Amino acid sequence: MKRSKAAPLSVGKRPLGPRAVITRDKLLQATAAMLETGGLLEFKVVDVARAVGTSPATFYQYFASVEDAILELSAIIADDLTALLDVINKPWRGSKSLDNARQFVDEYFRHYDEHGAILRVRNLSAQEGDIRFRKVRNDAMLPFTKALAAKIEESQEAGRVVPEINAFAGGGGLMAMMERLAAFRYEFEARGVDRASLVETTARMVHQTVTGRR
Amino acid sequence: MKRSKAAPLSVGKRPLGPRAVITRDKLLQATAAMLETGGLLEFKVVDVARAVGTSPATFYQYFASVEDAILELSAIIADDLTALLDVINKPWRGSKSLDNARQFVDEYFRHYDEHGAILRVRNLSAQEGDIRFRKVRNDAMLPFTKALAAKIEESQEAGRVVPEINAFAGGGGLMAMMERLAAFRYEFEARGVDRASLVETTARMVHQTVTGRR
DNA sequence: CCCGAATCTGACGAAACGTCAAAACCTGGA
DNA sequence: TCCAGGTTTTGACGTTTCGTCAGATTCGGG
Repeated sequence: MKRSKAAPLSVGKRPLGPRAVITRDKLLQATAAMLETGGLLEFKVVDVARAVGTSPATFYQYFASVEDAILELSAIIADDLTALLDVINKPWRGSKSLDNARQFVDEYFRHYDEHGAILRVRNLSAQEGDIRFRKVRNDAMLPFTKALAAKIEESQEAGRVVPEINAFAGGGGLMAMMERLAAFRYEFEARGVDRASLVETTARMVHQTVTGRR
Repeated sequence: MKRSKAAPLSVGKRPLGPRAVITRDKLLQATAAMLETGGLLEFKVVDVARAVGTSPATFYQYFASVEDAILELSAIIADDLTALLDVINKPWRGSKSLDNARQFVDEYFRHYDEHGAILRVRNLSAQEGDIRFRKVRNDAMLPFTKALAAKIEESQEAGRVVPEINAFAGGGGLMAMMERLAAFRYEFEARGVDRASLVETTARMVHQTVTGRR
């Protein structure tokens, strides 16, 4: 059981003044940094406050809970990915299609490198059933899943992919694979599979599933 | 910074007596149950103690920290999966190979359904860099990754899979995909993709990647 | 330089952590 | 049956973090 109400954002609904915006932003940044450094279980709002040179009370001034702050960070970083949708939506024809897949995977890996700590917490919370995190994750992932599914359907209509595959599940599976490989990239590197090789392999699996071609 | 030393398991190294073993086990069970119910962030050892009808001090008698308890749970549930290795190591020939893939995926999904809460924490901690969790995860996953990789290599030698694919990365990618799809199964069901359909699609993607055949 | 609004924080009660010495509990032998 | 010795549990405690609130501080416009 946890006390929790909406962050006041000052009294009533008054929008934040400039000073407040800066403080709030610093707190968000520090929260992200803190997550990168230590794990979720070691996370202390006292530390975040200290890092910003402010007091815990200030943190709670702007966020009702740690989760809320991370939720907001999750929403923010989602923007970092939207440009990538164009890559999928290009036509995947001929020899260009493999390049598309490569670019797609490569960009996604970069995204994860940059925001892994937040994405991990987002995904954990989503899996644990927190509806707000599920929504923010879906908002980020669904467009990709759908775009890939649409491509898969095209290939099915052209007879290159068997109809037993559910296009939506296929798209989701590819996203799943990428997300996970990005997350465990270091395990692979420890075993001699470097980034380029991982990207190439992943890209080919995506390409194969999407186009039905080798 | 966190105080943390090995759980005493009573004084010195004396093995636990029968009563202690039971208590310890109850605590582990309750920990697992607690993780299923609420999220990691809501986890309180007080609750676990209460559930077992004992006191927090007793918990710390047997586990140096919550992580330690979850780590042990992670190691325990790994056994639940070992039988599945046989399925991969069977020959994947002809029409049987798709059945193998189906069985493999189906079993893995079951495993996740049963132990999802623990696996989530294990994976988060592993990704956050905790070396003990990385090890326990690797011990569980690596045999599968390697077995799949070996199959992929066979297919490469037979010329059915392109050599640009790194077999190990391919195996890891497949494991990644399964793990993730299992984790987000409910998102798919909410969108009309039922379990059977998800299994079928996943199995076909595995099959395709492993054998190079449709 | 003063005032009111905006922002911040000291101080606090509640809750959880993690430790330890002592209490409670066995069990087997007299 | 009772006792001794080891085993297991826990009450009680100092510490840390949480989350709140009233009041202090800061700031910009007049």
